[in-house]
Amino acid sequence: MAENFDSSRPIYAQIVERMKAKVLSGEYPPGGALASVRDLAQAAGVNPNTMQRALAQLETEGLVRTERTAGRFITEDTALIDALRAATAETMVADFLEKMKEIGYTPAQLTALIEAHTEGKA
Amino acid sequence: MAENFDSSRPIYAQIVERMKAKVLSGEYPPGGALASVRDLAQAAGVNPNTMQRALAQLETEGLVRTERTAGRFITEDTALIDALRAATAETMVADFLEKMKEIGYTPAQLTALIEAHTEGKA
Amino acid sequence: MAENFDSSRPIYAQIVERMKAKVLSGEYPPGGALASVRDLAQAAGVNPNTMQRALAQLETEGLVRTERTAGRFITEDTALIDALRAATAETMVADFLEKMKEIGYTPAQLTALIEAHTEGKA
Amino acid sequence: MAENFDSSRPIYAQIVERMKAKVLSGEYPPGGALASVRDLAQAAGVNPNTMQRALAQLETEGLVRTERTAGRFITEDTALIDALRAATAETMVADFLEKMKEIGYTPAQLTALIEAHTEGKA
DNA sequence: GTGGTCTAGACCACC
DNA sequence: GTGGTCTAGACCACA
Repeated sequence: MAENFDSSRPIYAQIVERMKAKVLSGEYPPGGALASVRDLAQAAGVNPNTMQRALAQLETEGLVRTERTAGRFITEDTALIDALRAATAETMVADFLEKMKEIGYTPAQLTALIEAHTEGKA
Repeated sequence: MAENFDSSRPIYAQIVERMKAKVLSGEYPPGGALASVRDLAQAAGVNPNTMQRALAQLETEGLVRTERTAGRFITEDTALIDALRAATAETMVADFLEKMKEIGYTPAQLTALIEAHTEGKA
Repeated sequence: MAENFDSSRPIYAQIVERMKAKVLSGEYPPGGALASVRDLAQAAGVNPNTMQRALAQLETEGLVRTERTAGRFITEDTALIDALRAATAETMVADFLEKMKEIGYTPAQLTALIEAHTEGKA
Repeated sequence: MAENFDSSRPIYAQIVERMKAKVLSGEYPPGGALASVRDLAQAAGVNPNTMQRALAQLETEGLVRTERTAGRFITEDTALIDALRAATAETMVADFLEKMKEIGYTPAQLTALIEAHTEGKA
């Protein structure tokens, strides 16, 4: 059940990114319990230390709370989650527009491209 | 005159990215001459070896051509440039939409966000 | 009625610390009776085993005495209490001054800081 | 040359604390270079991974900057250092006064104790 | 059972 | 040479 990781970036960082997305999207509901480090590590096909590192980072960001012997839980602070989702989206949009502009795309061309994609999946 | 680099990613890769963007946007016109490795390195504030590596990669991708005695030139193959720009844009758009979807944004919300950004700068 | 505990330190140790402070300050008077382990645990919002461990340590230090049938009592040895309070204060002051010195505060600066605090609350 | 560590607290946390104190006191001057991870680890008598963890934390706090292949450097942001020193001192003083109050010391008694100490060393 | 820490050692990219 | 990452495995305290 090992997940796919891009070897050009640290595995722990990719795990952080994916788990963060799950929290922001609600797939991991606020207050919900996480599986144990060992289980999560096995599910992802990585060493428990690697998974622990990812979880530690999520904790420093406030998305995850650790209870010494009971396990880890998603934060119940929905305001934090919402704020982070908005900030993340904002950054992504700004970066995306910036990069597209750098390779010579105008906003009009962009809109066309995006519509082509979203309609294709609709 | 040293540029800003993100220390979490290889410098040479960041240079490749920036130069590639300049070619794709036309800021570096097809067939145009590039400055010497030494000058480019000094301008970017990096080790010449690092700049050399970046240029080598651009050459591998066909965007830059080396002429033994005359120096380096941007490719004149505008078809290649256009194809690469389209492919790059395609990948960026797909990745962007995928990531936004992962954190729970619907296409409609996305459109609104993007419009807010492009209008704000227009 | 669960108290607040710092999850980075053992809960039982934090309970010991707080109860010890109450004995040293006289909030728990010498010879006074303690509530049952179960009640204390419930009041603190911890597992009875955890409270038991805290009380055992207090007993080891001589601050608490257990009478088989009647329950637990604060020691009546006021000399012990006074000595412990003095020793604790001594250690705290020494540690505090040492730490402040390590981050570059002179005794004079210290005095000013402390006065600012005590006056502010006075 | 192994340093002394308190086995009741994580070694990496104690290293963080000591290095932070050295930065705040100026023993590690702003902009100064740090020894390599391996050397620092050897000097402290710990595993390089442990030292790296401590340095990583100092970096997240902004006190240390890492340059990919050149090594680590103390931040040159003296404003940050000063602010952190003031904040640290503030916290220490508040905690200290709070704890002393909890074990029954009045501000007056405190002042006497501190003066006894500082005079003793003067 | 849980999370946390530490060691040892290997491998890698970068410059 | 530098820092960074990952694995493997052990040990511990806590509840």
